[in-house]
Amino acid sequence: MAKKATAEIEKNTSTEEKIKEAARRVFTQKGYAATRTRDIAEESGLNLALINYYFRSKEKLFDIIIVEHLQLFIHSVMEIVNDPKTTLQQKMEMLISHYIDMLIENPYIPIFVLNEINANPEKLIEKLGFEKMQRENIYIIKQWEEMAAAKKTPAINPIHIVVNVLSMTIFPFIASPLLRNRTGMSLGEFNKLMEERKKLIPVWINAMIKNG
Amino acid sequence: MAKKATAEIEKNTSTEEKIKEAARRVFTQKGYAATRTRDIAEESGLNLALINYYFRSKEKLFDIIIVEHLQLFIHSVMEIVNDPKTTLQQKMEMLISHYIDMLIENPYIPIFVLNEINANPEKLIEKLGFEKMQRENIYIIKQWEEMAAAKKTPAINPIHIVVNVLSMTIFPFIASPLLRNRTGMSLGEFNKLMEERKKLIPVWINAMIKNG
DNA sequence: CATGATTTTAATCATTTGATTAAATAATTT
DNA sequence: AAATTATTTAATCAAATGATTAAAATCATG
Repeated sequence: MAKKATAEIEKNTSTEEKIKEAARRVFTQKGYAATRTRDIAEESGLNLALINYYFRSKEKLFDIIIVEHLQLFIHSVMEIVNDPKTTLQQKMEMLISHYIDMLIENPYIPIFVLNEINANPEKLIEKLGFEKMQRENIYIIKQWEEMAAAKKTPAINPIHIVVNVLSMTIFPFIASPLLRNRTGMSLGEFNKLMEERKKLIPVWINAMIKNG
Repeated sequence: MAKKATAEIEKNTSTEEKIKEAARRVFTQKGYAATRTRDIAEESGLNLALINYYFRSKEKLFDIIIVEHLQLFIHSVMEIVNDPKTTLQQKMEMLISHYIDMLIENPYIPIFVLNEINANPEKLIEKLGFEKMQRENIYIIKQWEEMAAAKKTPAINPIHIVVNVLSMTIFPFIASPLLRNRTGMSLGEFNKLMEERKKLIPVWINAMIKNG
């Protein structure tokens, strides 16, 4: 099945990769259930049977796409979070900025992921390999605990802070179609607004911690 | 088609209503595309053909469900927003509290609505009857403009504030399955956390406005 | 370039799924 | 109670859809 004869010089131009790219687009935009294998064939401009030739089934293709795409992102987030050279404040700033960059590039990802998790919680969470994120291995948690020991952490339940950072960073992208429809904003204006938030969200979070 | 012969004493016990309730549960949990008419039949314990007998088609049933459910909610929100007797601050507090109450009751609604809007932006937005929310008719906008005239509004683009309120209120429910899985929180603990946020979010928003 | 392996295509299969139908049952009216 | 109307059921249809197959086309290798 799809053995590469010579060296894999063909990178993203191979049939296999074309299918994956088309699948990524269609799956993330329409969700697993609403996606027809024929949609993917059409989107890639390739023959329907090739999907099953290269990836056994719709579900197997889905698994590969979603896991590849997300683990890449998770990995890059973990790098930020586990960097011993940065402070908590810097980590938060980098994470928000990194998230927003990624979301401007891939605005469908959050609604897609959260929707699929919602439809089938156990399955996708397991596939995403979150188990790898062990508490012990996450530097940011050590930092937080050190601050807690030094009584420098705020009175709020830290889970609220994490939720607020993620909410304010991710939610606008989920609500983007509705928001843009209501305000008449263009995609460009929306993205500009999101760029603004890279600086604003950390300021807001700090204001919360001080003032809340 | 489903004419009630005598007075409509049968309220939510009628076959029609049973189907609607089952459909509401299945549609909101799995989304339109992933829902089979047979799922609704099974969930309601009724014969498959009854769905088409009472509601012509899966799509017609969906339209009725979603529009009914959401317009009810939108209407109650508009009541808060258009109350001339409350200040902006009070409106925000009431809105957040009202939203969280609704979301604890119907946690699937946001992911469902946003997902369906994402899959088919024009269609659902139109069905929701958002056109009714004319700028001129919304009292809260007048209040905001009065404050702006009196230079009492903050320097931040007000859209950021609206986005932040909605983000911090709604997003936790969207991310609930993931969040609960990661933290090991029970549903009860999660809901308690959300109750806390009724008071916290307004405080945070005020801190942002002052300090941001 | 001839042979064998790999990839692609068109046609088709089997199942699922939304919808329909005709007959059976229940309710209402006369 | 007979007749009429409304509701429910089981069976079935037609289209959609995931998957397969056999043959054709392409490519690699001796």
